[in-house]
Amino acid sequence: METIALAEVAAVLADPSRATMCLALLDGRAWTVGELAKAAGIALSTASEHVTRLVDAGFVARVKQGRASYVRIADPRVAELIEHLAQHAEHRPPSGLTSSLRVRRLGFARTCYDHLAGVLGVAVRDGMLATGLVATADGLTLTGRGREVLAELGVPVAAGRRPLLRDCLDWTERRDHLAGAVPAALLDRAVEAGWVGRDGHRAVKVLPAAAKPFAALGVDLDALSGS
DNA sequence: CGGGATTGTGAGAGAACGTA
DNA sequence: TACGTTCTCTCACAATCCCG
Repeated sequence: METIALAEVAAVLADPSRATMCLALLDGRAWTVGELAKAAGIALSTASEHVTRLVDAGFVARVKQGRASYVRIADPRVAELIEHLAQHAEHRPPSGLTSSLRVRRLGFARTCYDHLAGVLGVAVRDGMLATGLVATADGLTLTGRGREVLAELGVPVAAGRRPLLRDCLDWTERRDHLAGAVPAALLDRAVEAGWVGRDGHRAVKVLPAAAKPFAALGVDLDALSGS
């Protein structure tokens, strides 16, 4: 029975158009069906069918807003699943200069669904641990000092159903970066404040304004980009 | 009324299966 | 093994729906 279920789940992602859509959605944003159609290079009606299939399989959720219909990853675990599958696919060496540059950019800083990943993501985890903003004694927890620093940076720490912090294995660094509500809020704040910029895909560009706030998190951006 | 999204339908391609 | 048939899936066009 399990093999049938596995085959069904795999079949949903086995189509190139649906896989392209899922990868696009990994940037954490909500996309319209039209945008997804353009990204996958297929007709709108075909994209709508694919979205229906992804919704039925529980991969994505459709959110109606007025006459527009937005599509987003249904839950962070789905994003992780797709991320891990992408990790497996990207183990193959990139061909061509453009793709190798893209892989290098993704390796330095990118989004993993709704939080930072890559060298930068791992450095944030290391920095927050080294400066005592995060503790590991009782699982991953935010310390009092951590809450203070995040408040100073304007990063909201809201308790909800989602854990504040948890580890997420980074596919380029083979080490953990931070996932959860706090890293998601941190990425939102970083984009909003102009610390980082997004290139429309998953790669994240570190901007000059990032030096100070990231230093407060224990990350030396100069040392990071120089290494 | 215009624009974006969905649904129904049929064509085409490829996989799976049965048979000689 | 080769061939023919059947089935499934993807795709796009056209009609329709829905909302601002």
